[in-house]
Amino acid sequence: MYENKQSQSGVPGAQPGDCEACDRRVFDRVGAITAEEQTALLRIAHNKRLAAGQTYVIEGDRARDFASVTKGVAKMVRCAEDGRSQIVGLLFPKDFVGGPILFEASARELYSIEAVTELHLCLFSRAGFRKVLLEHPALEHRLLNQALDELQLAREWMVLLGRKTAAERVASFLLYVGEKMQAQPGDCATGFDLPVSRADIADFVGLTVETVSRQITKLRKAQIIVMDGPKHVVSLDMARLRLLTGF
Amino acid sequence: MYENKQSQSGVPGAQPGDCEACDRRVFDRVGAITAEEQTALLRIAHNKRLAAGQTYVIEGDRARDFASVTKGVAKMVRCAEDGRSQIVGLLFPKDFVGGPILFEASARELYSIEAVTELHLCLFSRAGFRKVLLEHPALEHRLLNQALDELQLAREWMVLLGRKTAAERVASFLLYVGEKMQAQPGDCATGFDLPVSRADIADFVGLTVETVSRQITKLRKAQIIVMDGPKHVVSLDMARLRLLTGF
DNA sequence: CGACCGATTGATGGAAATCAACCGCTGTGG
DNA sequence: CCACAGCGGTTGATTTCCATCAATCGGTCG
Repeated sequence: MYENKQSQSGVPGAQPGDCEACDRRVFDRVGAITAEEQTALLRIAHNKRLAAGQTYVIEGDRARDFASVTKGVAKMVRCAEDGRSQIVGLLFPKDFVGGPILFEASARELYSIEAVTELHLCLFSRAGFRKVLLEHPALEHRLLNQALDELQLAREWMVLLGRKTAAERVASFLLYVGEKMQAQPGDCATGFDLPVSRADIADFVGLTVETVSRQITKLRKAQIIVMDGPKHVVSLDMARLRLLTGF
Repeated sequence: MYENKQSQSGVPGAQPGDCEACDRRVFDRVGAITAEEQTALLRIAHNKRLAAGQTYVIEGDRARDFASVTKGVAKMVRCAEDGRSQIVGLLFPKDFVGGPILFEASARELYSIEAVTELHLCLFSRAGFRKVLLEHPALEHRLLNQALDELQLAREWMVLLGRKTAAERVASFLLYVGEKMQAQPGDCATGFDLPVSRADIADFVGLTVETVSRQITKLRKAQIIVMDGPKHVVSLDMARLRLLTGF
């Protein structure tokens, strides 16, 4: 559970073959980046792959590497002993992993991180990444911008979890994932696969599997979403969904 | 409601008399700062004061100055037309105001900000602050650290709002405020005043006034907190409260 | 084929919301 | 000076939305 030998291909040093596309993604997220900064980061990058369902870190563990998602989707979860659990964020390609503990010397992980689909990560040792940051202060500006984006999302989700009804929560979730999942944002989404299970949706929007299922059924019957199997969304009427998100 | 003439004393340029203590606070928050950075910031600082209950910005408005709280407590609120509202954060002295929109050109405020107690702010024009940031990149590092702290708090609150029971929410809130309100953190808090009303507590922890009131009564009867009037906490048994916070 | 897992649907229960009354305090004006 | 309106807080009665419990369905894999 803790460590996975199986599908891990992390080796010291960057692997140009693997990294060619990967790093470009990291840098996209970081922002337009100079060639100099790029090579500085490349020099300390490692790769890691996890199969769907595998755990990357467990809350309470000593903090691991700083990382960036290059492919797939991961979830950040806080679990209680009694079975309750809450997802505090989904991680998509280009997202950073481990931001909140980047600068703390002896930090512990605050949340478990699990691969939801097959997951590719680009790892940087925390010390190494901090060193590159010192030499390239412009990088920090881009980190700040991402942190501010995540803060904004977390606060929107506080509104959802604190005040929205079950119907509003599911509508909001579908809009959120719909926009993340498609290349070009349009008013009526093209088809896509839900990356997560009903249980994960429930843990993200603070409901139970059963209520999530019932709400999705309602949306299907109202023709606001069209689905082909429990995970594949054929189309999604964003305009009508937006009316249902509450506030 | 929108703009307040009354207790506002903002004038162009820094006011050394007023700022002496104020700026030190801002800089504490930002981190140990060089004399050079200090004067750079001082040069663009303004002051503003609001009485309890007054509104500083309204969600949807064109984004205002970047600011820092120097005295008092403010709340960030999202309101729905139907009366529902959710507080997404309390702002205490040394906290920054307007982080999420610092870098966006034509940004709109995402939340209303209202003074909960008498409130003193130290304002920086967004353009001016950005310019100082460019000249003093170390400042950005400190901004990043605060953003990461706020992100951590927001995610903890997602867990609270998504999964905790009413009792756990109120216990968590009291611990949070208790630690913010006292000078030196101890295991059994010294007395302090709750800065916010029951309605504000309810909007922060996603409950109603009535349930908040009932939970506080329960804690009083169990002797876990001792109160003298609805706002003044005489003592607060942090150890026992922590057992009630859930996770 | 049958076990298993995720998803759906139905029946029931419970925690918190809602509705309602009341208390104590403050400020105000007759 | 007191009456009373207004407001924040507390307490009680009732309702409701969602959780819980339970059964079934469909797909996948050994």
